[in-house]
Amino acid sequence: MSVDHPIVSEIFKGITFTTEESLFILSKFEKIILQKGELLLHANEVVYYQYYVQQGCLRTYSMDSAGKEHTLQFAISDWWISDYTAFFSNTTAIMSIECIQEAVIYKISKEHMEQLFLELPKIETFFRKKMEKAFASFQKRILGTLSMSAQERYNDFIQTYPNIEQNVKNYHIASYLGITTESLSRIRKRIAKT
Amino acid sequence: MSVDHPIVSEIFKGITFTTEESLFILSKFEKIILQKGELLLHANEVVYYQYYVQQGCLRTYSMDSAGKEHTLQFAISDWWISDYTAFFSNTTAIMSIECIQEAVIYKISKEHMEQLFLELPKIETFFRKKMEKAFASFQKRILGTLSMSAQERYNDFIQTYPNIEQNVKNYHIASYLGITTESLSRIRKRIAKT
DNA sequence: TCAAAAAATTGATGTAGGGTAATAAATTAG
DNA sequence: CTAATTTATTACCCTACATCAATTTTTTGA
Repeated sequence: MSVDHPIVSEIFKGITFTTEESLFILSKFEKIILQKGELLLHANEVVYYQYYVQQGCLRTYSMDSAGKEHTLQFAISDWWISDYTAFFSNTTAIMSIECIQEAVIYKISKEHMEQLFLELPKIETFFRKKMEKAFASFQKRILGTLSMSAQERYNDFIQTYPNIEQNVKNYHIASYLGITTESLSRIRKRIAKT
Repeated sequence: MSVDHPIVSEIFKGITFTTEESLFILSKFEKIILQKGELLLHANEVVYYQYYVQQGCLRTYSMDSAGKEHTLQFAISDWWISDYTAFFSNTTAIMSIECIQEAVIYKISKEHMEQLFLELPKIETFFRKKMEKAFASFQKRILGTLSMSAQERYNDFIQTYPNIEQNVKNYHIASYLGITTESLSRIRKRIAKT
């Protein structure tokens, strides 16, 4: 038990570490406080870190050639966030990460992750399982965009992520759903009438 | 070197195994031959396996409430395929997998995978990296549906997957892009004029 | 607490892609 | 090699969502 470092057992909930292991893990992370509006990651920069969100709310978005923003993902308490495409392949980010609500973040570099994987295979297993879940939810999202109308996707979103809905602006939700704010507004009106 | 079991080094390209390891791995897989039109996996069944495609072409699709099919993914030589949401979480499939071109498949169960992971950590690493790539490509696809028109997505598809395009019908591509065959036909006509 | 800025709504109109149906082209099977 | 079937194309009209342009509502900060 490592009562000493509650953040480690918070991040890796479900895994038990010795005090030494816990200290070792802790040494690989760095804490960051972000204010609303600040960017955690800028498009076109090389991505060295992935980020554990302890508190607050962030979003990953990219800008298309027409200058329009598209929200790929939100992250609230206990979620991980990064530009994973860039992080995994050591390339530059195509996305930026913006803080939407004041946040407490723990970042870890790819090198430190690899060290953890080597020393503590259970951490690699932990991340593999995280990946599996994230993969499944992306798959669900793709199927959603293929088969559902904007209104259905909106309903699905607020049911699936009630905690996120409270934290974000409607125009963020619209850019996540792939519609305009105006369309979302009309959808909300239609739903309210029912 | 395990010249004895070329399929093992084909599946796990880049990893070196002893002959014992190679035999051990081989024992976990089972070969399947599929004819065009056959289903490898049926919606509503529990998913015990994931499948390595040595040859041929398959697609994962789901049926929406209106009875329309949506293609989530294609798989050709050297790709893995399954209903991963169901496979990872031990639930029933929402998707089916159909053979599009006569295929040679090697299947492995989740239990066997876990055994491999325990015995050979490098296999777990291999799959973690596969997941990372798949994750990144799904992310790219979501961004694509958010930011590109059907025509742009079609162009992107044929450029990114020229080997797949040759194997599949246009209506499969349409259901992958989230449009009707009629719309795809119009898009192709427009492109041909240029 | 109130002005300024940000966010959301509404209306009018435009457009990409959908639905239906008929036809043409390509593939398959006998 | 031809008939049957599957796949792709085209034409016509329709709908979901976009775009543009005002407002209105909510939030923010001095």
